[in-house]
Amino acid sequence: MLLAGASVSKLYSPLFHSINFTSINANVTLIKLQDKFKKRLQKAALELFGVSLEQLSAEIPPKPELGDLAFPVSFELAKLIKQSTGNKVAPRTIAEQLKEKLAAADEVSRIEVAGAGYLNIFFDRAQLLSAFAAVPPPAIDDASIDALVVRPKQMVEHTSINPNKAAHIGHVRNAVLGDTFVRVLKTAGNAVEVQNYIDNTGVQVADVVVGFKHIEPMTLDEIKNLDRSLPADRSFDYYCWDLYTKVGLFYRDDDPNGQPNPEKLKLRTDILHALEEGTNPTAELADYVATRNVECILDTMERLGIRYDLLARESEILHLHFWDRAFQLMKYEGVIRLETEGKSKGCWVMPFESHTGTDEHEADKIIVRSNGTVTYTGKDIAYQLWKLGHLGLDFNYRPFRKYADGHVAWVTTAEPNSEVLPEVPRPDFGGGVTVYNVIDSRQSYPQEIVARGVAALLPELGRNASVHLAYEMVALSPSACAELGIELSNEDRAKPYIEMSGRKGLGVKADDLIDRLETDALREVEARHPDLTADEKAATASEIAVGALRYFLLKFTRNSVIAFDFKEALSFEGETGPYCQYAAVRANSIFRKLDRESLVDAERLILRAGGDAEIRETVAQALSGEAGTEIWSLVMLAQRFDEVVAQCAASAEPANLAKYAFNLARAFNLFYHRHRIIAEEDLTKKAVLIVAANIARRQLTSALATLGISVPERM
RNA sequence: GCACGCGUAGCUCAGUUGGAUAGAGCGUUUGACUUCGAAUCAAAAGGUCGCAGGUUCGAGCCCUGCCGCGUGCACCA
Repeated sequence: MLLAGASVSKLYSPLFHSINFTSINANVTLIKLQDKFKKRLQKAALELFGVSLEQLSAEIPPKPELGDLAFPVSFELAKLIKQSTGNKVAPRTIAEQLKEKLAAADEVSRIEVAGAGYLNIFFDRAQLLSAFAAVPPPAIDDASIDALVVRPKQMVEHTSINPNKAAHIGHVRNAVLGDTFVRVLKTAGNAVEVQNYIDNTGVQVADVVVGFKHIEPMTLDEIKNLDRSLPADRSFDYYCWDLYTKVGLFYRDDDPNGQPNPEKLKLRTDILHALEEGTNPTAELADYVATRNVECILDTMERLGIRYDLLARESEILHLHFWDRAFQLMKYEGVIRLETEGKSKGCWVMPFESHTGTDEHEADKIIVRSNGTVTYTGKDIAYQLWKLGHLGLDFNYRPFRKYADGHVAWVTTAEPNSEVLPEVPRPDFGGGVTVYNVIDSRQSYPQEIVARGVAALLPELGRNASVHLAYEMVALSPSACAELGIELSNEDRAKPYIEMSGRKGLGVKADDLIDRLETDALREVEARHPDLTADEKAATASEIAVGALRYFLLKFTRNSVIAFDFKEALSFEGETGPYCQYAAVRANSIFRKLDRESLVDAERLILRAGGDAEIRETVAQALSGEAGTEIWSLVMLAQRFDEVVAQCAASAEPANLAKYAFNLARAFNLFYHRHRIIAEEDLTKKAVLIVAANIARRQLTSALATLGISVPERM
């Protein structure tokens, strides 16, 4: 439901897409135009000054009166000319010469030299509006595109929550960031595989098993009965959340500040060994607990429109001997070495020369312990090798969950031939050309080791095949702690924010927050639209809640710590998701009320402006002056969507897109206030307004869809 | 100690890879609903871009040194 193509194409009336009224290429985009001018400038620079420009930056002028596109190229050229000839030439003079040399393109009305030497380009507004109006909406259809070409696969791992408790907002930041990046990559035309790593045999699951076996204590059947008896709003993951906190206290003999009791810690170690071993009653119990938590977490994520292609489990990495293979490869390639003396005697280590060793901190990273067991980093290298398609082993797979639209999330299994969903063919998993791991920045160091280890094994792929998509944590603001009834120590009170802790049960659970958002949204919807049915109200409230939460988590750049505050997160006003949705809803309401004849007339008129000089002149008139410039700048901003997506994909920073969507919504709201579209009597101006509004809502809807935010019918 | 990140308006944050007069939201003050929907819009006030040097036509952005804050640096995962 959140894929851009489906919702956009329904909204946008495809009246004349098959007819070309325009004299210029209907597929014109701002990116293409920009490239065209870069090439011309490079050619001109070579002809005039004998200078070849490698990199040429274009920019959007600060004000629309200064043009639509600017090149500060003359400053750079002045320097280069001085270097090669020794002559000092004023940037303005250079700009004037370049201007003369640039043959005006069809899409351009004029070129000006401004300031100290900027080359400012003014587009032919009527011509381009006509071209933009003719551009069909991007039809993103995974199936049809996949059938046509085999594209290199981008791989994104995100969420990866330890399956021993409910998700909190820190986990949601990871999932929303990852999911949005996946949407960005897809919108940019990439094939993407989404993985969620399930550490079902780790310490955290072992801890909850300790709780079930030694605190409760319960058998597997009793746990199943308990699970069935739990209410929907206090489900199994919530129960485990509380139990996990109890286990932490249990280890310390119920004294939060006490030392762990070694005998009780041994219970954990024993269970951990049983889990790694597999095929025993404890492992079976743990599997139930982990699987149920995964199901609950997937339910939570689906409320936010987040889905997966594959759940890769640690149990299979162990049982299918991924590590053994990786170990062989690393020894063979000499990436690790066996230490024969010193502190790490008997361990296999990876040399890490950038860190100089001190007494306290070892320079080299231990991959295999002296007792022969592998560290987490070692297992991660094996998994990363598989992701890149270079391990030489594969998982077995079975379907885990079938979503309402038929999409299937698969899970790894040790059992061969487990595929029991013949109507859904299994995709080929793994073999990504680039692997993005969405993991918080506290794990930068181990992630660096994994990436280097893999790069050392696979020099042909290199360091850039593994990308750590790092982000800062979500912490609790002091006021959020107060609202949650958390008592703070004096030490914590002095801090600007408090780190969340699953172990201490310190955090805002994702479902609780979504519930609150939905309740607040529902109250507003009921006040504004009492005529809607209960189902419609609930669905709208849900869309608003998702918009608010996703936008809140995306508006911050990745390396900014979010000090979570209820007031900000629950806001529907200002720079928020609902603000953006509201702008799109208003835009849609115009087209709902607009009679079809007006729409058809408007599109026909604007499309004909491309070829008919007389019509073009009247359209140009409507787009001139202060009011016209304001309309035009809305169109220009809307048309930058592709460029923003491309930049977002390259920088792996979804916050750019969030800011863009907000700015576009803001520009539209301004436009909306300034112009009465339906009541406009000047038919040319009305046509311009209709087409501009249509372009703006089309692009805003696409931008929001890429953020995973849908546009309600009403709100 | 070492590595990485951060420091921009009262608060929370952007800043298009070095470009034109540093921008948003919240909060404060003031104004706008008989209208395609006010979850909106307009206006005002608010800045030594942590400090000091340097690089150049140009620095919030790059370099060096300080100051302050955060996070890592396990034979844990």
